[in-house]
Amino acid sequence: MNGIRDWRDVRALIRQRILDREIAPGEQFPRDADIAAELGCARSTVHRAMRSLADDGIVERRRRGGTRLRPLPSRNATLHIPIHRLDIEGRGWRYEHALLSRRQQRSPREVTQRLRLPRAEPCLHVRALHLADGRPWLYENRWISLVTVPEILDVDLTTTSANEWLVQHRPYDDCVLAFEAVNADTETAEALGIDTGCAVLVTERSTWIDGSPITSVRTVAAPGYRLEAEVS
Amino acid sequence: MNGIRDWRDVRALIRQRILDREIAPGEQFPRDADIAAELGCARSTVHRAMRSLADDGIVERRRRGGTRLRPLPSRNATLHIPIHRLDIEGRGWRYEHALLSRRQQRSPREVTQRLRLPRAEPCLHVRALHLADGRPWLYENRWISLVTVPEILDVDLTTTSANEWLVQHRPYDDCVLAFEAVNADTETAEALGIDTGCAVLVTERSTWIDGSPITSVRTVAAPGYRLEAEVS
DNA sequence: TAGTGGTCTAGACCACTAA
DNA sequence: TAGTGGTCTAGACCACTAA
Repeated sequence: MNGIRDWRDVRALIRQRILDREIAPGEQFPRDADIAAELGCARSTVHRAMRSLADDGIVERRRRGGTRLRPLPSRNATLHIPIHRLDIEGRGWRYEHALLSRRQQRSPREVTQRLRLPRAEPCLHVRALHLADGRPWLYENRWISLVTVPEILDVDLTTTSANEWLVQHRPYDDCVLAFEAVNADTETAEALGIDTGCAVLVTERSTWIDGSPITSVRTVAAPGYRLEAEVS
Repeated sequence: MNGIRDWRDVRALIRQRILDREIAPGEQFPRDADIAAELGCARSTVHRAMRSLADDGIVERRRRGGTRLRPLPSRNATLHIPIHRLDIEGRGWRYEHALLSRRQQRSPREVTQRLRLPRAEPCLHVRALHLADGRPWLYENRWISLVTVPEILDVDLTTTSANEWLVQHRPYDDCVLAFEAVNADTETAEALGIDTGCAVLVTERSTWIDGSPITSVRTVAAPGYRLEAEVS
């Protein structure tokens, strides 16, 4: 017996062959069918293992072209995007949410662009703070489209965070997500209780449903925040 | 006919039912077998669609417990980790690499910890710069374990970047990856040709093979760098 | 302990694309 | 155009775990 019980075993075996340099970068693997015959399992089991390796960015598969080890592996990592409340509570801290401002306003140029709109649209502009054990954790600057989500005007944002309300009532089918490092401006520094110019991690997220914009939000994490990713 | 040709069609249909709020957050879906019967396809096709939704963090599946819509969707995003040279060339710029320093040195406390070592280990300490069209793009501060990778001493790091050599010659099976925003210190600012205190995005990555440390690297991107992620 | 989802198998047909 | 991988199907058995 070769001890293969599972597609995971097949994947582990192929990974081992890669680590042992039996396959050079850029080189082809045998056909799935041949590997299956060699290991004495079904082709679909090998296929399952190879697809997993392809998802991780380790091999490249092409119909007729076969499977090859990626010459320069550009591996993929997974980010788990948390709900801030659950993230904070998960670390054992008390979560609080504070509404700083709430105002109807047409989208400024930058937000109009982020939401891929041809022109400015009526929005609800919300600024809020998420706190962990009373300390500012995340400053949120959010624009919500009143064309797509007019009901947001009836929500009491002092008790429910806009984020959680949207997540539960407004599913999206398209999302753009980006991170960058920025020096805190006066407004942000004041909100987070830090010095102006302090380096902070900014997250920008915009979401759509059926092509209609839901919200564009820019969050600024308090200094020291680390974003961790998981690599296959 | 219901127009189902593919597991992707099944996934699209289930997604649509979620968007249409036919299933409330936290609520159960019918059993795979029942959905399959309803759609007139095999159970394995529904399984394939549901697994994809589970991978994206949209539904939760449990044996005997069935499939439910996640109450508070913590969705997953994918980061494609590039080779810096390919990233820069992909943007249409000329890539250059400059070795700033190269020195045998025992790992300092911080690196020892990052590499999960019980005590300091002999390392090769390398500082290098990746340039795009002659402009500093990424400053790299790397420690390579000489216990695991003694061959690195024979590599000419002025012509090959340590990153590319390692990627091609030293596969890893474990990787830790994190990002944070930091104010550039004098050394970093000088290397990147920016002002001290400027906010920069720092990436920390450490890799292992069979539990032995390969390398721990801290890269600092030039200001303006955006990290983009893909959401299902 | 009973009822889910997880996986495997063998065979079939198809879509894509290297040659 | 011929040879890969992609997908589907029906049936089987199993692992896990809610009840």
